[in-house]
Amino acid sequence: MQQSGHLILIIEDEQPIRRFLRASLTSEGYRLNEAASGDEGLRVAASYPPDLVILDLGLPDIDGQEVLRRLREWLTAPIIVLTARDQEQQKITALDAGADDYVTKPFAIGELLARMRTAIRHAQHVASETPTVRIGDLRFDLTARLVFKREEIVHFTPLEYKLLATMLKNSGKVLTHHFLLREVWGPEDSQETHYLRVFVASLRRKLEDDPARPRYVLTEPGVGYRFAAE
Amino acid sequence: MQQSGHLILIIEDEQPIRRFLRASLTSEGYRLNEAASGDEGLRVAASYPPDLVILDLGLPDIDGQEVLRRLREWLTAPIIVLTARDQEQQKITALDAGADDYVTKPFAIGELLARMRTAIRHAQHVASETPTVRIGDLRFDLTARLVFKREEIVHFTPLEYKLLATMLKNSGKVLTHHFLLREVWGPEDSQETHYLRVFVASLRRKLEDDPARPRYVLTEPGVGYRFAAE
DNA sequence: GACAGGCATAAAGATTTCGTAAAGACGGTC
DNA sequence: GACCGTCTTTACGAAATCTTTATGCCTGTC
Repeated sequence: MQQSGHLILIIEDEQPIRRFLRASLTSEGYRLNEAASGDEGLRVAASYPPDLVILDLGLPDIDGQEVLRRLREWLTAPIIVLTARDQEQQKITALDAGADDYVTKPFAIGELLARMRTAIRHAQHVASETPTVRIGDLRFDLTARLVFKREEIVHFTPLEYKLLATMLKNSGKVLTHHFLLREVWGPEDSQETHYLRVFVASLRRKLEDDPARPRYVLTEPGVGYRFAAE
Repeated sequence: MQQSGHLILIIEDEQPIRRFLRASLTSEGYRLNEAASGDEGLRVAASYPPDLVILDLGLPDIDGQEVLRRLREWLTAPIIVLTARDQEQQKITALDAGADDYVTKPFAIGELLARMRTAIRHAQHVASETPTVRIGDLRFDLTARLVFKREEIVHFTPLEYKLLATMLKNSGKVLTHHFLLREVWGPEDSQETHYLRVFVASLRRKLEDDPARPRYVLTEPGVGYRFAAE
């Protein structure tokens, strides 16, 4: 009655449950879309992107888990799955595949509504900011471990990324060869400065416009390297 | 009730514990963010960088240790991990991976609060500890090994910097040739006073407005040099 | 005013460090 | 077992730094 009119997609094959949810959610002020099968759910989600999905894992056509995976390929809205009480393993797999929360059938409508509110609130928060660090024309998404240059994704090997992350975490400071080697390669190889030289070279090849005249990965001759502060 | 309103992130899958922590911490005046899974924790941490993280190592989705590692790739705030009593090895691994402290479940809230206070106090201490020294229009950032003149970065070679740092550490005092040579070049070359002349010249060229009429690096004829006190 | 000693500065070797490409070794995958 | 991506190792030209040498300046003394 008071709600913001968020669009909820219900993917549920049992008609009684759908009817029950329809009554409860519309009276809370949500807008609704309903799908009676996984296939239909995917189509509807694509046509009318929902703010939240309620997905029953026990669907007749394709596996509920499969629907979940296919949704998560592009949908960032929260997904709450409904599971039968005796399907413990299912909900773990579902959370793994990107579900945000679960409710066990039979459920109290109050609990479901509460979880919906939390999920939507969270989604809005998380969506409001892309948690990224920007330096020049570079953008770092720390949680996803992605690096963009002029909004184009740049690929790094594990060690390259570790070195870059270490420099970024201490950006602005001069970092000695010894420190970087110890952080990235471990205490054993802290003398092998030639490792650094070849990896710094690859970082530059990928990050800099002119690797010979670096803007980000700067060398401090005789001491180490420094990542440009901003 | 008295607190500074530090933002705490709780990553904990068990709802009862979350509820318990929520009650205790908000009544202490902390602000809270909660995440019920590691994945969510990482997202929330990135969106709302916390002042402290409480991380349960026994999470359902990704391994708690993995969450810890991924957080530490970029987050500098203190992390306190919660471990089960019989998981001795876990907490050692966690501390190794960058956790700041641990609390064993079941825990007394008083102990947790005390450890939180310590961790936050320590973190602030370290953060505020940017030991920059200002002398005239110069600024020395010792941890970053950077020197600025009128907020413009000035580059020094290893020996130049070592000499400058030695003079700065003893600024105001008259330092003999012998002393400076021994500190910078070692006991072997403590007679080679011409080294000093050459390097003092480069320091002046980089630091002084008029190298012929130095303001910072002063000559004490027949004795040595002195770095201006302030 | 000539001279000596200490100092400042520039510039030419000598030495070390750095950047880069490319080859070899390694590990996982199909 | 061949392939791919990654890491390690090697080699060499380029760059930066350190050492050495040379020259000139300033000050004070005789």
